[in-house]
Amino acid sequence: MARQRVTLKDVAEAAGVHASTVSRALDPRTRSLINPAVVQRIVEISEKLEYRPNAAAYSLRTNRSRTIGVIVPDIENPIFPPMLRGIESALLAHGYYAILGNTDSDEKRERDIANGFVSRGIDGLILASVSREDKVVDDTALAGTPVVTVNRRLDNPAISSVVHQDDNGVLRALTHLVSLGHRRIAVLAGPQNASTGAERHTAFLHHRDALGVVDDPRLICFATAYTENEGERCLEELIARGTAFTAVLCANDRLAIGAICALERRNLSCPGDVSVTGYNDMPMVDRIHPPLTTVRIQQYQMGVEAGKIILDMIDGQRVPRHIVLPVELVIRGSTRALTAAAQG
Amino acid sequence: MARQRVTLKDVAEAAGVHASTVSRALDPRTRSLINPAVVQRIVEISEKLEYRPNAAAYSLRTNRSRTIGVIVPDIENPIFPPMLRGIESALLAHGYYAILGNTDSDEKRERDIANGFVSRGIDGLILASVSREDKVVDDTALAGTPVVTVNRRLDNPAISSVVHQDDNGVLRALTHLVSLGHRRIAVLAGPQNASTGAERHTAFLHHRDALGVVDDPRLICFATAYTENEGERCLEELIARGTAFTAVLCANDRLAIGAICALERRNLSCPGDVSVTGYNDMPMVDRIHPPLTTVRIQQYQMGVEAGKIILDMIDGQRVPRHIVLPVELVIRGSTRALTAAAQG
DNA sequence: ACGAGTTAGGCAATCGATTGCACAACTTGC
DNA sequence: GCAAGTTGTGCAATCGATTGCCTAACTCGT
Repeated sequence: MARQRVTLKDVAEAAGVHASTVSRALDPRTRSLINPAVVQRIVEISEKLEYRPNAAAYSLRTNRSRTIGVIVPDIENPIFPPMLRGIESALLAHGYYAILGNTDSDEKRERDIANGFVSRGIDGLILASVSREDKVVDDTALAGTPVVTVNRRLDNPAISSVVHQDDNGVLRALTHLVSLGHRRIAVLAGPQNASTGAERHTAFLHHRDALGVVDDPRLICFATAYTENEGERCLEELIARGTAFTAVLCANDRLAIGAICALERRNLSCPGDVSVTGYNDMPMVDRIHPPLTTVRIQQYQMGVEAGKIILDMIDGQRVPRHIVLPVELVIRGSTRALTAAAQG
Repeated sequence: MARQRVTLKDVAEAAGVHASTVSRALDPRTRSLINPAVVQRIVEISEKLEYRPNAAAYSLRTNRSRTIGVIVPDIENPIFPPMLRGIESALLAHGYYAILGNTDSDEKRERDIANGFVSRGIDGLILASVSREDKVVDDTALAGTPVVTVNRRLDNPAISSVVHQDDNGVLRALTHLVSLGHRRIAVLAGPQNASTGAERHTAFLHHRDALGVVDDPRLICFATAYTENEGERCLEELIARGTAFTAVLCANDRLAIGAICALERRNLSCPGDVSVTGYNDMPMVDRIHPPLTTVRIQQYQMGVEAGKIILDMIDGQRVPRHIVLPVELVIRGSTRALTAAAQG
């Protein structure tokens, strides 16, 4: 069956030294304490024996697990896999690994998973898509575990975060629609308990007047979740309100996809009758029909930055850091210049 | 900073008993050894103190980490997230967690990651998308770690696997195309060093004649990877060969998406000029243009089964198990009955 | 009322790596 | 040629939970 694993002591005996000497020889930080010739011999023997340090013993003694917990609402949401790759690439270089948990946006599940992670001694926690207030995060951070939120941020500035320039993204999308002649622009706003939902909505209100966009509260509909279904529901509601609009600015791509579906069901064409913009530029939205005009965020880079922050915090850096990445507008087929016909 | 973590001994002192008693009281398997009244007191105190067992100590002593390694080529490939959710759901019920690694289909990276996982004492390894022969897997299994492959399988039957009825899936897709009048059907075969690629190709050869499909080797093109780019390249190659075809059977959805792109670039319409079928029914292919006709596999269930097998193996079950899940044909817009015009 | 059997719970070793301390063997300065 | 450093390595405690073994106390049957 499972052959005995090679331990420090095995290597020590083979090298004719004490286990502590092997430990020091193998650790770059303490290697200088040992005679270089001995170090070399130990390294060779440990390689020949295929010695692999026992992570549990290391972890028990040092109280470090070299493991980072990553909590997302749902890894099936396409914006998370690239982020995860980014996190992984930052961690792997330092010998850290990620364990993953999905919450389905359920606060109890979030708490359970976070507790499970803490119990197994994670060295840090990366949370995607928290709400603006999150007791679990605060508690974990208070308990001394480094925490960073990614994609969204907490209202509490003591918790590090990596987010994007939401204001600028909305400005760009809106400017684009206006330049195409749209003035009656509906908004599918995101959940306001998420920082992205709140900040994108605020940005819209902030830029609307300067750009000459019609100010009509009936053109704004709040989604309760970032899902295709909510996108459909909100668009139906907008239509039911009976206020005309020629474009819809959506707080994320999934809402936009739902909106386009709802339009189709009403036999309204996008972009023929209504232009639609998304947000995130998640994978595949360039291949849907019509290809989605959207604001591109840096999903991979977001993960990389989060990983770096966590590693720095583990390294003792306790000043919270907030990174804001730039965005970019990607113009595709779901937006079109307003024609006289559609204006009717 | 980080407050002292509560240990077994803390609970023991608070309860006025020995640590070993607490340990037994808290473990359902040994709980019966302890007086029920004492158990109850210990449970209450441990909850009040928010005692969380130290996973490293448990792991060091018992040689079990309650951690499963999951290795995928690339989590950004949309078929994996649902699978991961399936795995997670099977594991979480038993207190196990998953750590994730991406190989980018690089054998060296696969080896490094597997080694890293083994070093941190994973109790089992789930591998998606191995090649038909994989030394890393064999070595890990030999070393006594439970291993199961998912989505694909090894030629070596000693390694448990969870796959789908590839033969049946190809038969259904092919029957569908034939029923629409197609006879000159091109094939974008997958990499033959992957079991899926080999089995789907074999299935095509096997059913071709009985269904009256034209037998012409120039209609078969082998992709070297399951990517959109390879799909495009293969379709270009098929066209360059100058052999007419009215439909393309693709070994997976990504190849199909690439094929459709290449057709569009040639000003050929799908399904107007050429029908295309995919395989996997990965997320979003119902929303691309045209919506893809494809063979649906059970991505989530595949993960659940793999998780169950691993847990059983950890539990001592050492007989390899091979699960083959049924598939289903999903007919959408990318396939259409052959018209006289297109036959020219 | 006494010995056998049962029950409840304490003792202490153990898992494997790290690290403060001790100390032997050399250098070096004067 | 001897005190004062320096270097290189060993010793042993430690992290926290588990578990084989042991023993005290209690239950019974006769």
